[in-house]
Amino acid sequence: MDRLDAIRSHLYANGFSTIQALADALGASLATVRRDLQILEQEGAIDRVHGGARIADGSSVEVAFQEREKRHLSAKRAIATVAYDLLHPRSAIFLDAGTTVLQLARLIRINPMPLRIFTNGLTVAQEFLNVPNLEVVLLGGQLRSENASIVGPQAEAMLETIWFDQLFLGVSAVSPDGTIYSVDSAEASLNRRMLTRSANRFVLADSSKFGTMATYKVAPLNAAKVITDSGLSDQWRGELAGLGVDVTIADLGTKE
Amino acid sequence: MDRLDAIRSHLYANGFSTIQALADALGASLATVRRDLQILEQEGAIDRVHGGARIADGSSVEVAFQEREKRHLSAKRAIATVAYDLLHPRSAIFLDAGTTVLQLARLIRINPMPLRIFTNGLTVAQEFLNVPNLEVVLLGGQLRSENASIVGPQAEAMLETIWFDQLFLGVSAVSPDGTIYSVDSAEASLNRRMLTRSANRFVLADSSKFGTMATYKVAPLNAAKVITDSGLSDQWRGELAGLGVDVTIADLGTKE
DNA sequence: TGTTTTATGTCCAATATCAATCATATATGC
DNA sequence: GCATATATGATTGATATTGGACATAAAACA
Repeated sequence: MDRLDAIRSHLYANGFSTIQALADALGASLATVRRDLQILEQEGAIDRVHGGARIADGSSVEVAFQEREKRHLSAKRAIATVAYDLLHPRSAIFLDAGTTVLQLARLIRINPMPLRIFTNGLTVAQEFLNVPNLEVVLLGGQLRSENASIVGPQAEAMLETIWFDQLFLGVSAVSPDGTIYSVDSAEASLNRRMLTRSANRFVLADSSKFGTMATYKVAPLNAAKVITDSGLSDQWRGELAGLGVDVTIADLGTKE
Repeated sequence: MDRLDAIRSHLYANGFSTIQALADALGASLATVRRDLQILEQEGAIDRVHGGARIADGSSVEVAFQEREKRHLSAKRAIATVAYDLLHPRSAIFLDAGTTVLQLARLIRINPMPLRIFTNGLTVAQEFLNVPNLEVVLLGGQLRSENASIVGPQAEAMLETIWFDQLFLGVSAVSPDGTIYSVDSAEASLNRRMLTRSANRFVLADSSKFGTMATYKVAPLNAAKVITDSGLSDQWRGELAGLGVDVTIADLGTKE
């Protein structure tokens, strides 16, 4: 393994390292490490910062997913906060693999309560590592890279053996006629199955999702209660009321 | 959410951030961010470096696991390289959740070939996100925080429906009488099940594991072929020969 | 309301890092 | 084997970051 690979590997394993630490680990001088980092930076493999370097976004975890996670972040956090208040200790809940649901997972992590959590999201599961009083069960099946989720027939079969109190489902799009859509066929199928296995169903969707389309139909919106943010247009509020959908609006506040 | 939580959350989501970026994101001055980072550093939640801060080891992924990953790293890499050469394209393999096997996963990621990969390791699965020509299936079941693995009856049931060409098993310890031991009961049980579902079985164990004990018995060592490093003592080489175990020694070379 | 306490922002000297230059060691080509 | 090319390490002035001192604003308290 040449030195460039060693640096790549080191940064990949640690996420970040100081130049000094790299120099020590490789037995090379600071100047040499700096030069190597320049090369890796040009390749786009790493990002340099004063004093060190970090693995570039997309080398460790999926780019698009991380970007999506940041989009409408304050809305997602507001929605997650509302959802968090719906939880009660010792219940069994299912967390979908979406970015909004990930914010809810993060809230649970920071402010834990005893729960049995089921999920098909690797990122969600990862969030709960070493959090006390949680029993976490991950669905088994095919790994879908786009959002680090588990899908496929094995996951669906495993779902059939589980029943939970609350489902928190993130969605790709809500069509103008009030139907939930997904970008992936396997994911849509699994989502449909989730909706049949829960006593209480919540769709977490920031207001930007309303009126957009994706490829695969999941279910009509009134199959679940909806939690969204205050950016929702009056028109949509009226429409949802007409559809008989139970909507909770999370207040965005003024600043993040 | 107060500013400290916002910083924690920001760093948790991004792994690393410059002080300037934090100040911009929070609408606070550099001095304020610095002071907050001091507090978080004292809490042990973050590590500071020149120009920024990163989430502390253990806040994002498990501490002990990361430490274990670094121990005997060069031996693990050498072993992984030998194992990699055993792979053939389009075959179905199972990768255990151990740290040595993780190095093999990393090799596959860096130098990909078409494979169907089964695993019970979240870290292993994560490694394969967005790697082309891989079909990755994760076992479902309970999340075990210590090494981010999936265990339990659901995982064992799912194993029964799968058959693979090669199994690569990492081990906690190999007792003086040549028995594989594990630190966890559920993990030991799952490992035993793995051994019955594969045509070819390989135990990946660096030489430091030999002659140590753990709590739960997995299987006799001759249930699999062994790949270890050149640090193995002559005494052990003799003993393994006596047990009829097929051993491959990975050369450590001179330097990492 | 006035006082005290706490939190935040600005300024600046001390310190650390950076990138360019030069010297040296190693590898390559003839 | 010698000359050239390349890679690495040390040095140094320029630049960026740091933490403390001080000033100001906001909050808590009497």
